[in-house]
Order: sequence, then structure tokens, then C-alpha cells
Amino acid sequence: MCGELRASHEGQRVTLMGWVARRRDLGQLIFIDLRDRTGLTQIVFKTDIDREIHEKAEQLRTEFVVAIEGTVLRREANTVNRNHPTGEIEVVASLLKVLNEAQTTPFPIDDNIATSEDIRLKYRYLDLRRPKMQANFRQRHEVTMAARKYLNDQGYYEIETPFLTKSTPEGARDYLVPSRFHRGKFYALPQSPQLFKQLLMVSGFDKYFQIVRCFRDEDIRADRQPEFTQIDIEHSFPHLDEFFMSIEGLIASIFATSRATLSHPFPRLSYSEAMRRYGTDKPDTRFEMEILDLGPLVGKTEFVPYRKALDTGGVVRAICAKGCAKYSRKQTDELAETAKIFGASALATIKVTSEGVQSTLEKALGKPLVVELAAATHALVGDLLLIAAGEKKVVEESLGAVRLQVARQEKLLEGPARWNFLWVTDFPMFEWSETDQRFVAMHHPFTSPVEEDIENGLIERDPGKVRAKAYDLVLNGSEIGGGSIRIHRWDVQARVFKALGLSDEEARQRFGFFLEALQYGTPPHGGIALGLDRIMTILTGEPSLRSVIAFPKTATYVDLMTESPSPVDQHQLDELGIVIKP
RNA sequence: GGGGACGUAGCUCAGUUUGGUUAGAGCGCGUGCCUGUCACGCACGAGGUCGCGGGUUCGAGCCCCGUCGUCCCCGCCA
Repeated sequence: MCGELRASHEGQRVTLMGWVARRRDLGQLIFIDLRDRTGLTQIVFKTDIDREIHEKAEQLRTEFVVAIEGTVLRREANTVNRNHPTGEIEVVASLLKVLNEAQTTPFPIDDNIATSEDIRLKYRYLDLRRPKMQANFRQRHEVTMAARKYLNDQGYYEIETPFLTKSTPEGARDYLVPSRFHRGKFYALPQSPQLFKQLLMVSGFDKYFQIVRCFRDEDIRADRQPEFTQIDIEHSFPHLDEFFMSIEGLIASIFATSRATLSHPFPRLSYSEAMRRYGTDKPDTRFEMEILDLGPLVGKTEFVPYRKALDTGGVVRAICAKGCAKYSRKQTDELAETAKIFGASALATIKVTSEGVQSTLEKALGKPLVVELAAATHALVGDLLLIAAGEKKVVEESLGAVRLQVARQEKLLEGPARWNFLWVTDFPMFEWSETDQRFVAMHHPFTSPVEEDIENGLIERDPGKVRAKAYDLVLNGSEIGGGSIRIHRWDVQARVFKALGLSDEEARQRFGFFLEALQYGTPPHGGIALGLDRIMTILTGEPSLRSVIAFPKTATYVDLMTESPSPVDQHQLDELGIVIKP
């Protein structure tokens, strides 16, 4: 194919089919770069060799689809193009057949050419012709093949589960599918195959996987799509260390497609430690800048905001931005803005310069304390301390966000690709939801609490303190997977439903089939779901999931190419018994 | 549900600050010339609902109001 010809093919007669990537017409001499998914080859047409074919080549335009027969020739030394793998040769055409003509494309089929995202999405089939996109999807293919091979070798069966299934309103909003046979009733598209994979464990398929589409009707972000793909894994009789090891092996085989060698075992961090040190449950550990506790140091201050924070169970914490004392007022204000988005009321600064410390806290805390803070946090000349006070979670998340912003500004994430994996473990089982005024499952309601908290009645007594056997896999500050050991006893499952505020009746309606299944000999089991799209985004170095999904949707759920969603015929609605409210 | 950025030629953008003659550039496209180009070169040319609607004004790409679209963030995402 086009990208494969080398000097060793000299003299061979070849047939190439592909797209005209570029035409360079020098009059009696025409070059075209012929492109297929493997790359480019230069084709030559000369009047002194074949007047007729040269005449035909004059008609060629960009993106015409052509078939060419010709002879591979080694190029003269001074005409070799070192920028292309095929640059040592060219094909002198003896036959040219135009298989199809093409209109001028709305944007060039070329990498490094900025084109707005909506135009690219409207003409996605053209966007996908670009070499970078071709490379992304080739790699995605290699990754799924590697995953299938690895999991097969480990004894997993790939088993499909239904897309038309039951709505289970816990969690994300469901996509609903109306039933024609059962007017007024609906299927839901799965948010994940969670219950089915657990039922497969009940069925005795003790190792299952599936590369499967999941659907969630929540607002889209750069790292989210309404439909996305998971590598879904579940196994029975789990041993957590062995399971982590085998998932690390899977990740290693996936990253081998990028010729990356990973060091494992991956580090583990508890949820609370991740929050305390990095202000997020998905820390980016490619750089340090950990959050520091100033509580003990400012413990005696009379400064009202800090006094109040400490007296009401809150915290005073900081990060030390290396070399950022040079930041202007505008820059520190911007960081404060970030902190405010996450709820912090202010972001104080201490700049350590060769002339001493300068701080927005100088009047409030007094110079000696400011100097002491700088010393205690080991801030050096040129460093900038950023300080927030208030409710623990707010301070953690605000400083976590500021930490990332500083890292981006200071280009701490650039340079050669680094793969910093991390298991985050020991999540709380429940989280209080202000909107719902009840506890909700932090992972999902099928996650097992730790044994001790099941036995000691903590589920009923103090749900907020129950620990879960849940874990996330984090890569470079992005959550690429999450899973848990599941509940395999129906009585425990019933207690968890109750803690979530589900009445017996509701639990029976929604999950009755599942509670019943748990009573017929369910093995202990657990698993994980890896976000394939996010893994691919990181692996290909793309800024957005959209570059690794062939036909993605916009932030408002629209497919700009097919123009879906779209209205449907009245006839279709009538059949379903659906009336559209104005 | 909330906040922010953007929308001018096929594409990427300038022009908006301070309203004023015929709205520009690069790339692409068309035609012609060109036998060693490879982001070919040179010459000429075509190409505009300044997202859409309304308002202010003698006059709006520029000001005001509304609206649509794209992107990013908070909320949301078990």
C-alpha cells in the first residue's frame, strides 16, 4: 500500500489505490501524493514517458479516488524526501484510472490545520481521513485487540448483555426507549451492565468481560459523552491484590501498543489521603505541589476568617507554587477566581522574594507569623504560597483546582509523556446529597461495605462513616476506571437499599429480580470498568474524547453530521402512544 | 440550572477600541505558464446574508436588546 513502499521495492510493478492528497503540476511534469490509510507515495507523470497519461493526470484534483499502476523507481539522491518513509522512491505511472471525482472539501485533509470543531463534526467522514485521526483509530483497534487477547489469556469470557433493559433511577439519568407492545412502559439503555455482569457471576461464569457501550443522559464535558465505551470486567472469588495485579497487566498490554513500559505495582492511595494531599480523588502525581496544613501554625491567630474556620471544624491549608513569586496581581487574582469557582471565599498569597516576604495577610496575621508560615512550609526565595481557609472539602477542592492551574501555567505537565497510574482506595460508602436530602451511594449501591462496618451495624447507625470496598484507577489526573467488591448477600444488599432511603416496596419494584438472584448461591465477586475512551484520549495525547470516538456528539448531545436528534413521524408517535407536550 | 469564550470569504483569522467611501490577509479554489517538485513557484481571477431577528442612528461588521449555534467550566455524571 501507499505507505509501505521502500527502496527495496525498486523495479517492482505495483498497483496503488487511494486519494489524491496533493498535486504539484510543473507543466510537462506532474507529481501527486497518493494517500491511503498507511501513508503517502509520490506518483510521477511525465510527457516524455507517456503523453496520454500525463494529459489525464492534469485533470486530477485533491481527494479524487484513483487507481494507479506503475513501476517503483529509486529517486535521484538530490530528490529524496527525508520527511516521508516512502521518500526514497516514487512510482512512475503507466496506468491511471479515476475511480471517483471529489468536490473541493470544506477543509484540507491534513494534520496541524486548525478547523473549528463543528465543521469537522459535520463532515466527520472527511475529518477521519486526516492522518492523525487514522492513527488514533488504528491504535484504538490495537488496544481493543490487545485487551481481548490479554483477557482471553487470563481465562475471561466475553459475554454480551442487553441494551434494552430496565430503568434503575439510582445514579445517572437514563435514556428511555418506549415500548410499542407495552404502551406507556419503557426500556432504558444501560448506564453500565452492572447488574447483568453480577448476574453472570451468579450464573457461574466466574470471569467475564465485555467491551461495551454505556449510556448516561448527563451534561457532556470534554472527557464525557452520552454514549461511551467501557472495558467491563467481573470475576468471582476475588482476591484484591491478585485482581489489581491482573488489571495492571491488562493496562500494561494496552500501553504496549504505544511501546510504553509501565512500572508496577501501581501506587495506592486512600481516598482521604488523596483529598488531603491533592484536593481531588483523582490526583495528578506527575508533579508534587502537595497541599499543606497550616492549621497548627495559625492556631492562635485572631484573624476572623481563619479563627472561624478552625473553630467550626474547618481547615487552613496552602500549596507552595515553586518559582511563582513573580506572579502579578492579575495572575494571583486569576488563581483566586479558580478557587472561588470551587467555593473558596478567598485565596491569600505569600510571596517569598530576595527582599523578604510580601503577603496579603501581613496586616491580618502580622509579619512574624507570615515569615513563620513561609519558613514552616519550606517556601524558598521565588516561591508563592497560596492559602485558603474554610470548610475542609471546599478548601481541598479549591486548592486542588489551583494546583492544577499552576501546573498548567508553569508547564509542569509538558515534556515527554509520563504515565502516572494510581489506585485510589477506601472510598466512603455513602455521601450525603444536599439536593436529595438523603444518602446516595458514592460508587454504586451494589458496592460492598467493609466487613467490619457490615457486622457492627454502622450502615444503620452512621451511614456517613461506612467504608466501601471500592477503588478507582487514576492516570495523570484522570479517572480511567472504577470498581468494587460487590455485595453478594441479599440481606446486606437490602440493608444498603434501606440506608439509601429505598422502601422495601421500592427496592422490590426496581431490584426485586436481583435481590432474589442473590438468594440462590451467589459467589463473592467484584470487578472494574475501564473507560476506554478516556484511556485512548490520554494514549493519543488528544485534548478531547471526541478525537477517539468515530462519530461523537456535541456538548448539547447533537450529532452534527446526521442532524440527530430529529423529529419523528406522527405515525411513529401514535404507535407508541406518545404525545409531545408543547 | 448557572458562569465564561467564540461566531466576518470554502478554511483559519484581522477589522469591533473611537459607527463613516468599494470589508481585508494567508491558505484553498479556477484559468494560464512552468521537466524534479514534495506546504512547488509565478501571473491573473472568482468568491461575503459580517450567525439570525429587531432596535438606536443621516449612516451599523462595529452600539443596544433578543435569539440560534459551537467550545470550556460549576452543578450533574450511582
